[in-house]
Amino acid sequence: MSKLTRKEKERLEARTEILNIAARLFAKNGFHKTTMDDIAIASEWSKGALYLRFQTKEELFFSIIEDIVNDYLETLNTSLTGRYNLEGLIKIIIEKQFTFFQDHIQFFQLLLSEQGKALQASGNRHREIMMAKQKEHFDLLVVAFDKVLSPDNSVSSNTIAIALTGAINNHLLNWLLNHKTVDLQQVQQEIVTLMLHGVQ
Amino acid sequence: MSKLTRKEKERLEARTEILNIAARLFAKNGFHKTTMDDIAIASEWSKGALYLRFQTKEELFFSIIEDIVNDYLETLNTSLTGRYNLEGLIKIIIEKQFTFFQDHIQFFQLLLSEQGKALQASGNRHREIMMAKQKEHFDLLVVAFDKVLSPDNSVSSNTIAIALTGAINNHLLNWLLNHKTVDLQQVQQEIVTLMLHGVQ
Amino acid sequence: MSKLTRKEKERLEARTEILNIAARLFAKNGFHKTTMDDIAIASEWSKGALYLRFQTKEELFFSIIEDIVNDYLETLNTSLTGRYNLEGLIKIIIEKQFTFFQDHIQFFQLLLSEQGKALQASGNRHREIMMAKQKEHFDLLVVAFDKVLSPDNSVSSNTIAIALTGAINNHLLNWLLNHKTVDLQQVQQEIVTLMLHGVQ
Amino acid sequence: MSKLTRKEKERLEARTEILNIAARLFAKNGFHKTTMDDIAIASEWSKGALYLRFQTKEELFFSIIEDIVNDYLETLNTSLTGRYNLEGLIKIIIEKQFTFFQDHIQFFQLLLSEQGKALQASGNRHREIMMAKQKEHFDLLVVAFDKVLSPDNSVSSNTIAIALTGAINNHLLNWLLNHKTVDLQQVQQEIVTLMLHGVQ
DNA sequence: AATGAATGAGTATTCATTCAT
DNA sequence: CATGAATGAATACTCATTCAT
Repeated sequence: MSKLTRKEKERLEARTEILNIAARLFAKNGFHKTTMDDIAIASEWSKGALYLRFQTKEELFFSIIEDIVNDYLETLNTSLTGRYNLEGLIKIIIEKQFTFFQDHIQFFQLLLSEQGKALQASGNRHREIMMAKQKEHFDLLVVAFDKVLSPDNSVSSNTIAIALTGAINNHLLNWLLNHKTVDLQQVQQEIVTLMLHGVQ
Repeated sequence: MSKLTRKEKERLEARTEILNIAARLFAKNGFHKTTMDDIAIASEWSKGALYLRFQTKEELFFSIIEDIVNDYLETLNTSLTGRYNLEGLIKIIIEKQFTFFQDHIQFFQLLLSEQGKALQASGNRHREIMMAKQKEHFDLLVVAFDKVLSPDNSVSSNTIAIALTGAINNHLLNWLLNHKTVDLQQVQQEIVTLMLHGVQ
Repeated sequence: MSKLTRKEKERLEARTEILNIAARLFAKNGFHKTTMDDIAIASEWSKGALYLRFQTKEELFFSIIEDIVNDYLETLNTSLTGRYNLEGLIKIIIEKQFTFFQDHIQFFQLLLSEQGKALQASGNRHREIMMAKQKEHFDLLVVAFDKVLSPDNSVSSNTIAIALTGAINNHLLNWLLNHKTVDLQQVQQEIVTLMLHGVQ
Repeated sequence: MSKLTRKEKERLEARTEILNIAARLFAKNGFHKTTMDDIAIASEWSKGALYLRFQTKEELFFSIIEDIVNDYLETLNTSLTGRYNLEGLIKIIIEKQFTFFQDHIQFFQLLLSEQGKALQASGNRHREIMMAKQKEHFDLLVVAFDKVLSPDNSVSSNTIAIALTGAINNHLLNWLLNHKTVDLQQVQQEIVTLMLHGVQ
């Protein structure tokens, strides 16, 4: 059923391979300290080959983020298709976000390092795309919460979605900064409790 | 009672002035696109004068963050000294964080743009300092929550502190990205409700 | 009578087509800003096909000039074969140069843009060729003038040839630079008068 | 009477020195084959120092041409101020152009190598400047010829000016291409005769 | 013959940092 | 202390040329 010729497959593989290697370098050293030469050497492609696939260094960078974000949104969307009660929904959201980012820690770091940039430089195509993705993300969550909450719930689905993802992200960031010495399983459970019943 | 001579005062004023102007530039254009020339011209000091006060551009940058974080921690510490019940505590934390960052949006942006960097390059003095400050921040909150929660509360003070600050930050980030079109007053109230009683 | 096979004809046509298209690009954008990719795309041949016909970009470039110069010399030679008196000779030279370059403005521009290069880099095959062509050009004119001037004319045929072509070229250049707003017919007549009788 | 401080003098000297050395390199190797590194090394200034004085390589290049053209126009203007009859005028123009370019052969080569560029890329500031200078040049000559010719002369001063400078330039170019083996003194005399009385 | 993906040497420009004045 | 001219390492990007298919 594959519609990809051998050449197209190879091209896609090369692209993916480059993005993976570049992602590792960007995550490790940051955008500016990672040079196109670094990426070329690490990926064992020539610089010319990189520019054949990505017009600029920035485009290469955002391609990484875009790919992984798309991947995440797809996974999340699939998960949220099932039927949940409130507790189940919160649990699945937390679990998805935790497992996904454990699997893609370097992308998480990239994402964080770019959130600041999103606030700068308007009129930027990349900024627009990232904001659209962000909106898509919240929309998925809002729709899901709307299904399990009464319309006159005292806290809006939107507020819940933003607060929940913020709480999760902060925990993950904290976990990373503390060299992963925290028990994530327990943290997950506590966040569920917190979101369901509040602090007490 | 002042222990500062006139000279020392002038020195401090110059330093503060430079940091304020540099902060504006960094927040607007990012770390790399802001040059020492830009800062020199905007501050009306020579580049030499900048290097007299800050060894490197990076140090200047982190001086900004450090100053403002210290300022925030001091304010927060003072506020948390009062006596609160649980609701009062949550309210005051949210309020402090909201008002502080509304007053210092540019620092908030700087902070975000640098959170990613903190994850990189270990062995970095700046990274260590920032992490220490982060810890200090959470400690303040944890101590405060410990005072108002029973020791066997189902959610630990630490988890609450991290979740709360994450939720707040995400709301503020969202507010910035949406060009400040959200009613922050209402958001504050909703977060309080959410933290106190959970989503429902 | 044609000695060209179909294949050879096709080969020649392709070559001519490429040279024409490349000439347009070179004239419009200059040697360096015109890339082999540009030429490949515009000519609808692959880059490989270009390199099959021309060893280097420079050779392609000089092939254009050489072709057109050969063409010009042939035309001029044919014209000068006829019998003229002095006035007729001057008129025909001016007319040929004018009409030829009106028909091939882009080549004229190329020629100019390369005259400087001819002064550089000795030991260059292209330079040698161009100088040989230049000499051939002057020789044609000198021979023609020698036929209509007495051997002890106060101005040598060589001097006349150089001065005349220089005067014509400068007028044409001026005409181009002034966006063709000058009446070339009248200029032609004035040059004839000038050459025949001097300024007054 | 000098209004230049020592610093200003040094700055001007450095600029002139750089332009002289760069001119030699550009004339020898052409615009593209001359790198900023070459100029930096030859001039014994750092690349940064070059960019302190000239915003781009192109600006450096045109500064050379502009300087020398200005110099020439000034010299010519001064010379044409005197009183001449027709023969004297033609002689002085030829002589000025000959001696000037013998003194500045490298600039002459530069000029030639750039005449082609002037035909390309409109909207270019440098192009505009060069065309203005060209016009200034012809205006000087036209005014001078108008003074010594009757208003109803059969050949216009403008045509004469263009033809004369073209003839001279072509002779100089020819002289350069023939490795200076021609007797310029005699050529000068012949051009005078040609312009005064025509070919015979 | 024809293709066009891959190569990698080559270069203009920037900017943090220094230091003579 | 203050200045800002000078430095030169660092880097994104281009494009003529090659060669496996």
